Amino acid sequence: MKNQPAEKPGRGRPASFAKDKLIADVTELFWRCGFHTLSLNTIAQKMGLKRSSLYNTFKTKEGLFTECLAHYRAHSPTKCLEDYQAGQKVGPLLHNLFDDICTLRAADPERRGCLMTNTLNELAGSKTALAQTLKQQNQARHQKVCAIIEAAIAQKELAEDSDPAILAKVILSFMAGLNLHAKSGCSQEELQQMSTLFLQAIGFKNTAKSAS
Amino acid sequence: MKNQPAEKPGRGRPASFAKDKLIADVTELFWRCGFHTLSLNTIAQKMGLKRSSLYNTFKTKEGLFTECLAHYRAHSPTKCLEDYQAGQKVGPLLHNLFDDICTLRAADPERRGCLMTNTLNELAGSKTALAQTLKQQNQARHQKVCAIIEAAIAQKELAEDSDPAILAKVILSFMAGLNLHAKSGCSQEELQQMSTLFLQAIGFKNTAKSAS
DNA sequence: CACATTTTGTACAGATATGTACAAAATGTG
DNA sequence: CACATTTTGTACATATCTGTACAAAATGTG
Repeated sequence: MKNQPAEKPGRGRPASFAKDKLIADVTELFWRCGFHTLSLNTIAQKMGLKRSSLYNTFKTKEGLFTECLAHYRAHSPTKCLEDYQAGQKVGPLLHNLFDDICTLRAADPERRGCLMTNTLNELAGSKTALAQTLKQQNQARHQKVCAIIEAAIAQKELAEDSDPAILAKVILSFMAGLNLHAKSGCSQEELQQMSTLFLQAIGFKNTAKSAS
Repeated sequence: MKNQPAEKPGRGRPASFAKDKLIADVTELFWRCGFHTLSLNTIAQKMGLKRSSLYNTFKTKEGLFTECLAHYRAHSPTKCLEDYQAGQKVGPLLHNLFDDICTLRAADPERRGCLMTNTLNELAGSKTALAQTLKQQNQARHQKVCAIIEAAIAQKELAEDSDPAILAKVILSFMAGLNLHAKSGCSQEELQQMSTLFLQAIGFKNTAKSAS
């Protein structure tokens, strides 16, 4: 009715929504309600359209959620892990990363935590394709953190006898727990004190913060 | 039909199940499937009885789950936190606790993680009475860990400038993440290496393990 | 304007959920 | 045995879910 599709003209009847904006909006809903709890009925209602439009565009509920998850990942604070470049200092990177997480999670008035962590927790026991995808993405992230820790060791930021694989898992474990605490209503100050204490404990001294 | 109620004779028709055993069995189901995913229909089927019996005994689904949660807590490895007594050494306590968690979680062939953490994650965004209860129990546990950390400081196991409240949250965060990692399929060895590394990092050296 | 194409709106199919109502069955008691 | 009491089994009410089928509406194109 009112949304501008903002896409190429196309041949048939134009869609009443812009796909990108729809995905962004639906991501917020999934983030708030979780995968199972949020129904396509509710989505269609809140977005002002019919279920058939969603099925027509995304085929299934998992299809829609998969696109939302991709959108979330592209805007997640942990994107800096994927963008890591050789030679970059790891300590400041992690301090900035956790700083961002704390700020974002506390700034969310609904305290939704992290969508990926939430969904992984919700679907870890399931054997659906979506659950498989999530586990793979999580494992890929562990690989990335692992490589970053190895770089930190090579750059003498960490002791040589550190175990990169285990330390990476410890970091991701704490990160998951931090997100859960954010859901439970911790203040930003508490979250940041937790992060600082943790990073110092595992050997990353609190260096001067550099913007971004 | 075949179950022995094992309760006092009572006046009317005897129940076909023993309530305690039923709760223990249903706890396993909730643990496997989660609160929302597991329906009373499925429960009744797998337990070999009718839904009406469950409603008659527990009033609502939340009522049944609440009793299951109490049963779970009473048998959780974190019960040692509630049983803490003044003077007890905190380092060995935590090392044993995390040891137990790793052993239990890895021994579970279904990798269900921790029922409390799972459910807290599932219901944190909800405003139901059950969600409230869970948050309160979680906060109570934080208070308990906080007191234990204070004891550790008083006993010189930790430095005097440690912040008990924050350190307690860091420990519980890592613990939550550890349980999530157990769900994702970490081996027992990895889980234990993670725990050892974490506890040493926050200042609890690996002392000789004492049974229980 | 006629036509192909795409989205939309509506209806239906098939399953499932929680909760309630009530007769039938199974016990202890007087 | 008659009765109160409790559980059980069945049926019902109400609501929800995902997914599909298909006509009606809205566009670009020849």
